[in-house]
Amino acid sequence: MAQLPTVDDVAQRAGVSRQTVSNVLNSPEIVREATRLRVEAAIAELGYRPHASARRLRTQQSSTIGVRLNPVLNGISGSILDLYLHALGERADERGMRIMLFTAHDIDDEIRHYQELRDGADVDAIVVTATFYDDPRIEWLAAHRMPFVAFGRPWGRADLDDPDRLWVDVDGRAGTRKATEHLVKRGLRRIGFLGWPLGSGTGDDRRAGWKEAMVAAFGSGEAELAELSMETDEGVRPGRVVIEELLARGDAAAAPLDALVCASDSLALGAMMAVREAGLPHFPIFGFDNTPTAQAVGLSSVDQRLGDVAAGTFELLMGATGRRVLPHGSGSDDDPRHRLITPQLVVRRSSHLELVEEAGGTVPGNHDRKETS
Amino acid sequence: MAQLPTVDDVAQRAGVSRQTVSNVLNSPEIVREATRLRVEAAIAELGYRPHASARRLRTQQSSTIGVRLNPVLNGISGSILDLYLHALGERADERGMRIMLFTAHDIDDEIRHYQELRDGADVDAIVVTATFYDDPRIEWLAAHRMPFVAFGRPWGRADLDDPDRLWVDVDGRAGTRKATEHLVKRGLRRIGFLGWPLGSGTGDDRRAGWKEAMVAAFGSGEAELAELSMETDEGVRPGRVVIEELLARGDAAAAPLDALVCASDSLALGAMMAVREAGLPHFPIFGFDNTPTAQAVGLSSVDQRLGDVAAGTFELLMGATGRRVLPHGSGSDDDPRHRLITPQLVVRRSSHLELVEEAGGTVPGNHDRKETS
DNA sequence: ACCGAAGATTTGATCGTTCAAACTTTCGGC
DNA sequence: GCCGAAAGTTTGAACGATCAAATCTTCGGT
Repeated sequence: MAQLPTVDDVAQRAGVSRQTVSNVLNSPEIVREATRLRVEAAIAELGYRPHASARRLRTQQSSTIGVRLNPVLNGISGSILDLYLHALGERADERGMRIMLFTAHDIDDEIRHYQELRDGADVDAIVVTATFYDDPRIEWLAAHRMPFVAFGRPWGRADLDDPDRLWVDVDGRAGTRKATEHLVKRGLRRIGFLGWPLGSGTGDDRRAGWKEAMVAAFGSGEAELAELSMETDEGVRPGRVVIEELLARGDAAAAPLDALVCASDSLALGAMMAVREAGLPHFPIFGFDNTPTAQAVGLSSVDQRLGDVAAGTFELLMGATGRRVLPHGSGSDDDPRHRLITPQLVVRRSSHLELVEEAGGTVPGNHDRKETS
Repeated sequence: MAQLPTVDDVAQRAGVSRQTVSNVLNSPEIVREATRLRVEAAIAELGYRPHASARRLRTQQSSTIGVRLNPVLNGISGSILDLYLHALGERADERGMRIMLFTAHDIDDEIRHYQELRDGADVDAIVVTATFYDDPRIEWLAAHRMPFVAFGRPWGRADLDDPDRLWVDVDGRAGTRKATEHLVKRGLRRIGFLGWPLGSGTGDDRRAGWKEAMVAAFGSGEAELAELSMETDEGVRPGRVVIEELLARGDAAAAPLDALVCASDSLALGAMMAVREAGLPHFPIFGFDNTPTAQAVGLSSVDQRLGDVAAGTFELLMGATGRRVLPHGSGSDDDPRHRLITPQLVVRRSSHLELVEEAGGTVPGNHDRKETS
């Protein structure tokens, strides 16, 4: 394999010194135009590219951020990390950053990796995903003054505004509210909510959005809300079971539902299977996350706008346009330490009554519609 | 942020020289035991870790492999890359390697990234996924003598054994054959196959497995096979449409099916939805890929054993136990340049007749069963 | 024509590690 | 107790880039 050219090769070719070549690359504005052009020509001719490791050694910056690839926990929603990662990759590219992936078996193992990546100067910052109540990872990163951004609010903590904890998150409440309002606008009245047991920040937040919309639209009281609200564990099967049982109870005690908003696509998919097998193919259902599966089966959902989340992640880490990671604990007061992204409805056949007729017929391509905020 | 300790710090602490510390790390067997223990103690006390970039600069090895994170193309099967990535991460960890992720908009963009990663000495090797007929990426990598492994055979080329093209793949034919045999053993006779249009290497391979099993079991002739074989594009919707139309034709021309083997979980999911809505909840169906979605909805499938695929990837790249990437075109003759992994059946409710009764009732947890090869 | 300041370019040192060669110690054999 | 080989350790150089300071140019003002 032919040796790769170095700054010295370029310098010799262009008849200048090492440093001038370096300047052309890093601060072209201080180099005289004529010289710059000559150097750029030499760079092009030789196909020169700076040696990443050499640069990192000298500048003490890896220009790399670390992200853990979580094992796919629940069947469907796992893939949102995928989409986020992809968006992160694109933003990283724009800023001359790279993404280093690692896997861990549990939280302690994840922290061990942080330590390794930090001590080896492998990464400049960490992106933490799937945060939870009193997350020890956040504590560790803050304690070790390692730059990081969390995807997910520090739920249950009063430190939402702690300047040392940067976070990006999706406004789940706004998402379920929008979904509910959409159904209200379609003339539906008894709109149920299928979510997770109380206590998860994200789950409670999503339930709150539905509640808000119901109160605003119909002035629903606690009793009615309780009747319309269901809880179960995450997953397709649990969602399906809940709805099957609901339908089995028939017209007895429970008043019938007109539509359903769910806390996840998994639950929604379960519900969808239940209502379809019960012979109600047009029952309107909203999922949450806009996973590939939702798209595949034509399930209306709430899109998290992961592109915006990724952009927010880099803004927090590197400033609006910066090319280097800001040190931990910096950041001016006028720049908030977090980003809350408003999600977007994606209306598909599962809730879009007019389109339902097409469902069984010919395939009209992808009829997804995005509602503008 | 306190300065990280360096070899010199450790050396001073242990009363030895730089190089001895380096030796303790890289070739401990040449260091006297007493010295080694002293140095190891110093390392532990200071919490020293070698600076990754410095090491990479000196050794001219990045100890990093690059993988493109493909945009999630089709709804469901996209997530197999996820599982593969995760498995790669674990194997990488064992070998002291890291994984660098990048995104690209198309094949040319992907090659541009290869070039960048190569010229910047960012990665030692590339893992290419989702290979296709006459893949230009493979050509580029081979031409530039860049070490790489492809996940996917070089379909349609006569160079399956070209020593310069390393590949790992899953024996799809064996997978569909197993699935078909499983159904045969259950006493089913008219087992259909739902796959993609002819011409895709992977798709043809999977169809061949089904065909083999049918011929072996029943001596099926071309006419019968043609009758039982269906083709459509990848996706949930196409799969569903095909089966809906089949069911709509009713008892007319087409003889009924007893069971179905599909080329992907997406197709299988579509088929599953169609038969269920047609009131045939117990119709046996096999998917392929064992995606999280299949698991979530209880669809029997063929597991690609991505852990083994990942292990094979590293074996080809670095040898059985090596800690560095082998140069392009090396590798002894007795070590084959590829790995063909035999997949594994995962039998779930969708094909497991005895369990079907449970389907509508209480939730018995995850009853997946792996068949031993 | 000279001076000083600003602009442009070059030189020497350095980041933290490992390689290669030089040097020192250990140890078996006579 | 001496010698030579083997084992163990140290020293100087290098990997390829950038930083900091030094040097050389340009140019306006008097």
